Amino acid sequence: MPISDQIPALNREFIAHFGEMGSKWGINRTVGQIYALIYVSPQALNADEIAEALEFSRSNVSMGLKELQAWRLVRLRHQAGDRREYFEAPADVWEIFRVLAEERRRREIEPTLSMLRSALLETPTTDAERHAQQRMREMHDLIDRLMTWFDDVQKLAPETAMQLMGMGATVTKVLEFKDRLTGRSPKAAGLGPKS
Amino acid sequence: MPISDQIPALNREFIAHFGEMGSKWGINRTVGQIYALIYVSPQALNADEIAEALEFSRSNVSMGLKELQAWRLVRLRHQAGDRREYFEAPADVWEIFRVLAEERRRREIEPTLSMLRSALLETPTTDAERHAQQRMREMHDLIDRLMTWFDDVQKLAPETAMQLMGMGATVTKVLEFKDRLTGRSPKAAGLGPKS
DNA sequence: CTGATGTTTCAGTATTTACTGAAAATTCTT
DNA sequence: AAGAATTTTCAGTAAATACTGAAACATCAG
Repeated sequence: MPISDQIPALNREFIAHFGEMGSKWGINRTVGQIYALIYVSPQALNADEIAEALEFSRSNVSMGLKELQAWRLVRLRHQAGDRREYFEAPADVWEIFRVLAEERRRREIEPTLSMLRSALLETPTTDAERHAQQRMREMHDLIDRLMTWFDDVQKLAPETAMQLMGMGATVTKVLEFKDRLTGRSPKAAGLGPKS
Repeated sequence: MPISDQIPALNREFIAHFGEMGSKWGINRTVGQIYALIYVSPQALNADEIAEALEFSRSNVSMGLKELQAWRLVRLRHQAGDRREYFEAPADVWEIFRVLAEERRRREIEPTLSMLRSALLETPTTDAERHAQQRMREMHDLIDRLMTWFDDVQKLAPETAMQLMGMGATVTKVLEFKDRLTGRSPKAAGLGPKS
């Protein structure tokens, strides 16, 4: 029974959207749809159910699930008295975000960071190389800073992190408090002398 | 004259890496290499110089530059007494990050947010739809929150934002100050009543 | 151990995406 | 306006990626 016959209209749109966005997100269309289907499903699904609902070949579903597991976006679960493997998405969206961010970092950022690190160890011999290395250092330092900071936020419990988000527009105010406490004026933060 | 003859070894590695990562970042190999070349170049480059250095066809470079301009990662500049268009990357890495984040948001997040918004306006008719809609709401709310918060950080001047990053591990401490000032206990933050 | 059930691999094919060269369009100079 | 310099478009081709069906592999029950 194809997707259009058993999946509610609301879910269908969601699944189709994830399929279309897939390529922009660095996963392919079918993987995106499989994830979307699992994400909105009230219970865990097995590979055959997915293949039938989405009208994909069984092997395509198998590969898609393998990729989603590599991304740690779905988790495997067994049901009593059933040999088949069932898949579900974590219930906590914050955890999903955290995992996604971690994986993207590992795949899309760390390799670049390590390439930059080794480039910075080289001794430049020409002006061109000196300039290039300086640019690489700037890129490295920014990424490194962002990652360190992100690590810290990521270590927070979900509620605390959510609270940090929830602070919204007050973020500058918080900085002012921090400035006050460390004895700096907000405008000269990080530059001026302690007063 | 091909890349290997005129580009220093240091730069070559950088360019090659950007080519390889390109696909993971949602741009293609040649676009990645063109950007890398421009990024480390001490002066603005024209399309012919790029095509020659990287050994790409002139039309490929033209398309690549068009895409980089659409991403706002390179800017066009004219040199006195020369009709050709020269391209350069912004000097400030923080600005590069800001632009990149903005574009990714616009392309990869906003469409989903708006799909979710319209899905949340529907009235679910079955239990399945009700559950799915609830999941969509959770996703929507998280993304919305992250975006609002990111907006706020993005509005900060580079130094202030950098300072926020630099705070690193002190982020929880800042939250405690905020709690103190708003009269909440850290543990019950966002949930308990004001005391 | 054997057969039943379920999952993965993989070679071949289809589809999508990237790249090129040639032609068209645009912009500037005289 | 003619012509030179430069950029863009686009149809065709090449390359990469995704998808399928069939076969191999694995696991479990009896």
